[in-house]
Amino acid sequence: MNKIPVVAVVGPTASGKSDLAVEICLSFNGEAVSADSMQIYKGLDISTAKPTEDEKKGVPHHMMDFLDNTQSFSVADYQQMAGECIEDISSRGKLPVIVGGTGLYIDTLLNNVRLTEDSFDEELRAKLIKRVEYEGIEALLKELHEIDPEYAVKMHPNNVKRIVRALEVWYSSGVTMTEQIKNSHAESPYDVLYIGLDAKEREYLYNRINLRVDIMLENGLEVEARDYLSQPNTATSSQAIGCKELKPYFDGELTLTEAAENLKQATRRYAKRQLTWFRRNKEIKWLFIDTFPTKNEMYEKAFSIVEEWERRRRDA
RNA sequence: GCCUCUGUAGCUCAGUUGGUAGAGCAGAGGACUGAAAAUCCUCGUGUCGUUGGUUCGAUUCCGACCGGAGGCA
Repeated sequence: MNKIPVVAVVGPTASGKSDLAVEICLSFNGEAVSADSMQIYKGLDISTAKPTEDEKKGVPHHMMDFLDNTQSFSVADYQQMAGECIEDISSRGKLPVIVGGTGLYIDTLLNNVRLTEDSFDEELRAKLIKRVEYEGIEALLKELHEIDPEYAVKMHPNNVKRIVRALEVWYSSGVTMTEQIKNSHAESPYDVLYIGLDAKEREYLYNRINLRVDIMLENGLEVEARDYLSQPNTATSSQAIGCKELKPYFDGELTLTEAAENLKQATRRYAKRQLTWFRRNKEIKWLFIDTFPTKNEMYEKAFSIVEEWERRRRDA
């Protein structure tokens, strides 16, 4: 079976992924497929740092800016839709370039993780969360020990989300989490070149993050956040970094400066978690953005990596 | 100039009745299989301002000096 060639540009927030992806698309006849759990939503343009039309330079961007705030979304939806995107792009003779920082989405898509069907039940999940309130998490953890001891021993009692999810999987599909993970490994239909962006000095990345938050504020983040918070949004998008950090300022509990500091910190911590996620993928070819004198030299290096990869594919 | 208080981890501060010290925050590392920008776990050695003295032993007591805050002139 001929695998579909795919380039994936990964890394922490504010590392310059979007720009690099656009440049790769321009040089290698590609189209961008976003792998970002928040950029899929309409609105939130500033807080999620969506590339502007100018920045896209005419390159088509998929999986971005199409979902309403009130709608939930999950990895499974992403895997399904993005998979179709890749197929479509590839069938038109173009190179799919995945770009984003949501590690779970990227791994699930590109490793072709097989998720158990019908293991998702929002109502059941809500009930389980209620039970946590009344019975305490210990009761649910004990229950999980009886159902799936192998998974349960790995659960810390504070890990409510995962304990609830493991029970949800079992009661909705009859499959334990351990079995689900065991059954999830399938051959990937993609041949992936991973390019990762990071900074040699963490401080350098953090400075970029801080600066970007300041720029977001100048560009009207406040208005966007106020507008977003005034709408009903019970879904995934309410988790986005940006609006929730400014809320205490709108409520008069913090000054704008204090809220902005919190927003910067939340973003820095998020970047750190992203790095933890990506670091375990040993296939990633890392580029350190603070070791290149100019952006163009970094792009050139990335291009040479892509060329080398294409050459090896052709020879194989 | 004099008096009082103060100097301990990157920051804010505890503490040691003399046996070289610990919290919060910041930060770092890790996990992650249908909420993932979410969620969860782990991690605290630092010339105890400098320098003399007392002492078996001083970050702790005493003196001087240096820095900071306040008060009186």
